[in-house]
Amino acid sequence: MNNARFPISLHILTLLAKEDGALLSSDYIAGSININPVLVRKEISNLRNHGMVESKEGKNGGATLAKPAAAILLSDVYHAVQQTSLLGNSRNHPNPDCPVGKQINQHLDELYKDIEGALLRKLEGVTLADFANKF
Amino acid sequence: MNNARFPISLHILTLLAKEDGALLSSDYIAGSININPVLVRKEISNLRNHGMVESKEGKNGGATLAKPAAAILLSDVYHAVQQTSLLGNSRNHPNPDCPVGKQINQHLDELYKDIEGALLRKLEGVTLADFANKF
DNA sequence: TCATTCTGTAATTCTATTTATTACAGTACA
DNA sequence: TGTACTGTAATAAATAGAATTACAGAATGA
Repeated sequence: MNNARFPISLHILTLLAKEDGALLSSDYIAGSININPVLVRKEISNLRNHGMVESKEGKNGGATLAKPAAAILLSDVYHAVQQTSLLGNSRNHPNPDCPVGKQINQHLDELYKDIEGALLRKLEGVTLADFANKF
Repeated sequence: MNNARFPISLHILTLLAKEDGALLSSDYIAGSININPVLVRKEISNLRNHGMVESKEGKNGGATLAKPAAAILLSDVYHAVQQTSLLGNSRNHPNPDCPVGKQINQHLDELYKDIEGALLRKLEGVTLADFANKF
């Protein structure tokens, strides 16, 4: 994964976990991560769609956790931001006339599913509360 | 990971494993993957630096495995191409005046090391021969 | 009521990264 | 000695990521 969505989402969630209950504005959060507030609002929108965050519009609005930090697994965060396959895919279609080219994507997918499973088992073992308590 | 270096390298190695001993040209390999031959030569150069491939210049030249496919682990391939951290890092420095911002990278690194370990244990369990035998 | 301060989201621009292409020197072979 | 390769640098094109601008709409409270 080359983009920063996982660390950004985890950073947001960690801030929310530390400020238990208080509403944090996208400007404040963006200042901690040092990115643009619009990106923060986009990620919050995504986390909200995945049930981890709720937010309030208008003056004094902001975001807060939608459930206890102990009930959010890092695997939930992974699923919320994951878009590309773990170890990458060629964007061109391999040659269907080549015995290897014809089947490589299928075998890569199986391999990826396998190693992603191992990764997920690790992430399932850590809650947001565990992570936030390190700070 | 967003670039295609892992699947490209694995595709190259699989072709070489299937053609046990024969020299394959970068043009032939590029035709199977459907990418530019110069990219293939670059990846082969990298795999050669990591002791997995050897190649011969000049007419009728090409590449071949430097050791038996059973002696190449997929974790070797991962190490050879891995450049960015598994789940990404924000490229901006987080705010050092924020308690979370100040420590987030350190804690992310620990987490990444942990899950990368799980991933590597999976990849260590598969040899190139195992993978190529599926075709 | 209405100015203020937020969110939500779309559209655009800017920048970085990735891939493709061009070019060519050097090597091996027949 | 021409041909068919590799190796590598340089550049260009394409794609993806992030920042910015813009603005409608919601909640607040003076």
